[in-house]
Amino acid sequence: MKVILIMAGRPKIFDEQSAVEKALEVFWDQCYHTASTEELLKAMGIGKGSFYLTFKGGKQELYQKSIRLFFEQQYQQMEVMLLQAENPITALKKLFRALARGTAKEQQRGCFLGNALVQLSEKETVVKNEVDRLLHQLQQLFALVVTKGQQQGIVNSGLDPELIAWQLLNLWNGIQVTRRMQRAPEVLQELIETNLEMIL
Amino acid sequence: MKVILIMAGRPKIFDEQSAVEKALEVFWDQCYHTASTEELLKAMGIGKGSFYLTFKGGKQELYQKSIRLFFEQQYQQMEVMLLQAENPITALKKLFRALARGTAKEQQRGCFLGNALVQLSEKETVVKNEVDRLLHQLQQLFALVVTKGQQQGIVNSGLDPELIAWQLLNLWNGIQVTRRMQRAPEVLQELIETNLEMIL
DNA sequence: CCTATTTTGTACTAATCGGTACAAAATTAA
DNA sequence: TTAATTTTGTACCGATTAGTACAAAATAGG
Repeated sequence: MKVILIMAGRPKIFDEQSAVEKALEVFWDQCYHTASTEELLKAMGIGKGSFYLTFKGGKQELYQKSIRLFFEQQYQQMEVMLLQAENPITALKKLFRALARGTAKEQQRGCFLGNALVQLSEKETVVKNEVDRLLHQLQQLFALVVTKGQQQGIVNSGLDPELIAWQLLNLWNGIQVTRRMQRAPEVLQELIETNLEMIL
Repeated sequence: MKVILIMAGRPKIFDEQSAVEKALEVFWDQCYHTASTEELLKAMGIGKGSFYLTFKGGKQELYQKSIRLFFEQQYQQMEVMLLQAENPITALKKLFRALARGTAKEQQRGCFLGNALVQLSEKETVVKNEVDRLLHQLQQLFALVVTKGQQQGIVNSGLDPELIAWQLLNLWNGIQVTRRMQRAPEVLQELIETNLEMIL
């Protein structure tokens, strides 16, 4: 059943989700504090009137929504990739190996969620707590994948899946920082490879 | 030979280094962009006149100097601790284990150098490059310690010391992010312990 | 065409930003 | 005491910040 809502009033010139997607890019390239509303509005292609009507919470609401959108999209994609693969461990390794092959820009902007954890101050504790929750959800996904892998007998390590998942998340967080150091990509590759070898 | 410099003029009411130390705390609790000059000056206990006379480069110069000071002090301390220990590997492990036992505040503020890598934007590329260099120096210290350990036959892993050092630096960077997630300290402890076991 | 409703664009605001100008204060040397 | 020198504190600056107020515009329904 499709619901069509017809309302009087001047029509919106923008779609909320795609506006958030545009803002997300700005927040990611810069960070929450340095991204000015002016830049955000320009990227979204809307004026202040429209913005504050839609996002009554202002910049912070926009940021929170960009975080949620990012996670929904990214997590869903990962979940499909990891859980539908015939070999979940190979898929997991592929995910980490990709971290060494990003463009210079990608290397510099790191992980959107990890950034929030490091860049937000006490004023944004609410958002920070949500990011914490989301990253924990990612850790749980890793744990599930490892459990599946162990059941299939394709995991070398016999450690607790929960612990292995924390190691993976920590490896993830570390690489997102370390790869900001401009080094030959081989260093990063070797680093990731030996870590995966040890952990899984 | 002690050199005493006598100069005419109103005497300074503050010591530059201790002023930088105070500013460093503010930069660490907040971050470069959110720490306002007003707060910094208040923490340093000096006025604008004195500040801009001493730090002609303004806020950025102060930040850069706080980074250098931090590294000098921290690195020197680490170097002594690691290279003068009878068992350098044990000393190294001690360093990492301490990361799980910090106060809530320490957990939240992470590593001053790692923060810079994640928090600075393109405008501060110069500072970022210096931070990169300093962290690389830390990696080199780790490599030296590992080499010593291997010569003493107290390192399980036979991997290249350079690579092991990168793994240690990456573990360091990861923990500084992961520990911002509010979790039971046992998770962090276990994470660190098994990682050290695997790497060294 | 008229009214109700919603969105849009712009003008505006109060606060804060990093930084400068400069006179007064505090010292040394003559 | 006076001159030279340096530091200090304060008043001020233009720019930028996030956010508000509000009239004009654009729609639907009657």
